[in-house]
Amino acid sequence: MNRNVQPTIHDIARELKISASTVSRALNDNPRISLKTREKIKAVADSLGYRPNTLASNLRNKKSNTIGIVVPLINRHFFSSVISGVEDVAYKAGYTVVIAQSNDLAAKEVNIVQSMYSNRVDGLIISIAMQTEAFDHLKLFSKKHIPLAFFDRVVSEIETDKIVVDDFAGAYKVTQHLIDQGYQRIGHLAGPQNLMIYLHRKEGYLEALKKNNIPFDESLVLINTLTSEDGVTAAKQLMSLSNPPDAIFCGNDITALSVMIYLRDRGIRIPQEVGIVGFSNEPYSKVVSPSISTIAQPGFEMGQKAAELIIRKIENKEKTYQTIILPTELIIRESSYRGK
Amino acid sequence: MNRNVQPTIHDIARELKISASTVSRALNDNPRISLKTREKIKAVADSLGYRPNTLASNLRNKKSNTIGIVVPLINRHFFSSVISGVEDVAYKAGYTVVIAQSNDLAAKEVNIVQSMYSNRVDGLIISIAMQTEAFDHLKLFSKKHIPLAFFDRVVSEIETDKIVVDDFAGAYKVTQHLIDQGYQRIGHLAGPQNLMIYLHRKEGYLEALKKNNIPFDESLVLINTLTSEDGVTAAKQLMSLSNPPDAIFCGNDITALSVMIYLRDRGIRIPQEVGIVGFSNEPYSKVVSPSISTIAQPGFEMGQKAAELIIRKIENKEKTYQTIILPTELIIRESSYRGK
DNA sequence: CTGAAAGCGCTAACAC
DNA sequence: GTGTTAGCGCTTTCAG
Repeated sequence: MNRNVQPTIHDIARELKISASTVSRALNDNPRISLKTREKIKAVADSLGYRPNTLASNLRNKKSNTIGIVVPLINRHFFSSVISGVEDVAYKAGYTVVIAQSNDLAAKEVNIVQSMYSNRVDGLIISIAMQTEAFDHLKLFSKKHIPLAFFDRVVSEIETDKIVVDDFAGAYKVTQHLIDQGYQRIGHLAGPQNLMIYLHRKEGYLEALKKNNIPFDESLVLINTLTSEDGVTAAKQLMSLSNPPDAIFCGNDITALSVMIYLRDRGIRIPQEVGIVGFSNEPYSKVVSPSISTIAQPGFEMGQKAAELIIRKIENKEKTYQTIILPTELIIRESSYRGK
Repeated sequence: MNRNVQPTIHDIARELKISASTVSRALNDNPRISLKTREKIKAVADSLGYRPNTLASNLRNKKSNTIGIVVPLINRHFFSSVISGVEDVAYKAGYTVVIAQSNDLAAKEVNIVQSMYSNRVDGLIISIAMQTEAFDHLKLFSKKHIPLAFFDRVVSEIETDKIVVDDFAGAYKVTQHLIDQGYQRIGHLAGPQNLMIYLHRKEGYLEALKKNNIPFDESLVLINTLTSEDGVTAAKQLMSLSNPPDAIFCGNDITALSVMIYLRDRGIRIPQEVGIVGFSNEPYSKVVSPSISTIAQPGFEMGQKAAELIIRKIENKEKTYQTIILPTELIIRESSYRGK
């Protein structure tokens, strides 16, 4: 009844009265084994329902054929797109993808990364958690020369492959667009400034103001964690200023949406009275009313690039690190278009 | 320079002039080792930067501590929610989650599943691809007594754990709601009928019609693969009938959205002239205008339940299979509410 | 072209 | 409480 004992190469060998090494070679299509025996062996393997034990082969080869990917939240369009891109490339190259989410918790991230290390992933692709501020768990990988790639939320003090979008340019484009549309007092909801992406977005915003000779008003820039609730709180605060903004550049689409709904519910007309732009191009930004202008980030492509880079490193086809900056695209929709 | 040689228990043993088995035991907190030596060993392990090689331990223990999950598309809110739920429970129980997407391709699904088998996952959670019609790759798991759980798109001919929502009841609720709102000719966009979920949705729809003595008109039911494009094609076809429907129950939110946009662009008022309901409660259905009525499926909970069931099986705490039917919730929004 | 033997890193039965 | 030994299933050097 014990059908869950899985046949090994030895079972095949015994069946054919040959050695296990011959079986192993045959199964791996080693040309040193005659075609005839190869076929015979494969036939027996099939008939026994043999499936190679990757675990054993990995141990022996000191290679797991596995790539780890860690994201803050799987369940977010941008990140699941990246995962999808990684999976696409990795699968075609014969790698298994192990995913985990940090829930944006530094402690969980450390745990996950260590467990991936223990599982001997051949490479790790990661977008760090919001509050991660110590990087020993990641330095472990670079120290041991296990390929490591960052995407989106990168760590500047670790030298390795990085895939990011041009947040600075994206934010600049957003701000310039708002100015072109005639908005005068442009607010900004920024994310945690220890994360480069949010820092760069703020800098792009500031630079655009400067280039257009618009004085910077500190009270118009709010820094928070960019949740839906943060959006509402921020909107409240901004609109209660004695001199409220006439446009808000939100650090992501989540807050753009909650800000918009908050304003809409208070009878403030968008884009006539207040213009809104988000960041990330979440699927819903296109279909809400008014539709939200935003910056499109090529998530799937980022995942593909990250996987390509890391596989090249794993397979030793590449030594030098690179930072790939993918372009963003400003998508102008109703929430910021006044017809100019 | 060779810093990427990773220390093993033997290195620790040599350092302390003790045996590897003692080290192994100490690291696993075996009470047979005195607390003092345990601590000494752990200290040395730390100082050497030792990290256990899970691969080796897995091979030895014939257990990978890994759960595989296969979904049609990672990048879809419902599925990424389920993954998130699986990950949540699995992580807490000390399991690693390996994910893969079939892209709704039967061939890729077979590949993935076999590779997961080769990787000796301890259990597999899967929602099958749309066109999967042969199930040998899955029977392999049940034959070998490797825990297998289906969610959402289940295979009825394989007896194992299943987690589904009550599609029949959900569809019934939708249809009854439309009838209550005064709609008379209710159309239905159905998915492939080899998938139980779509079959049940259609049956729920038919049952509600019957209960309300509404004659079934075959021309109002269209079967396709429920993509965005399918929605448009179907809407075109339905509205060009000599006697077009005044409400459409769409098999998912994707088609509900594309149908709605198609009708809206043609000046057909929703919900006044035509009512629309979707299925799944994708995030955008709430924020689009008009907002789309739909059925909420508890994706995260399904993932949790699936993980719990499979872990109980893996750890032999449970022998019998069960089918868990989670309730759905009808969410009435603008697209089908005429104030009745 | 094929076989024998060693070993990847860890665990556990068995000894003392 | 600790050591010895064998072995998980596979690959690969070396020998012939």
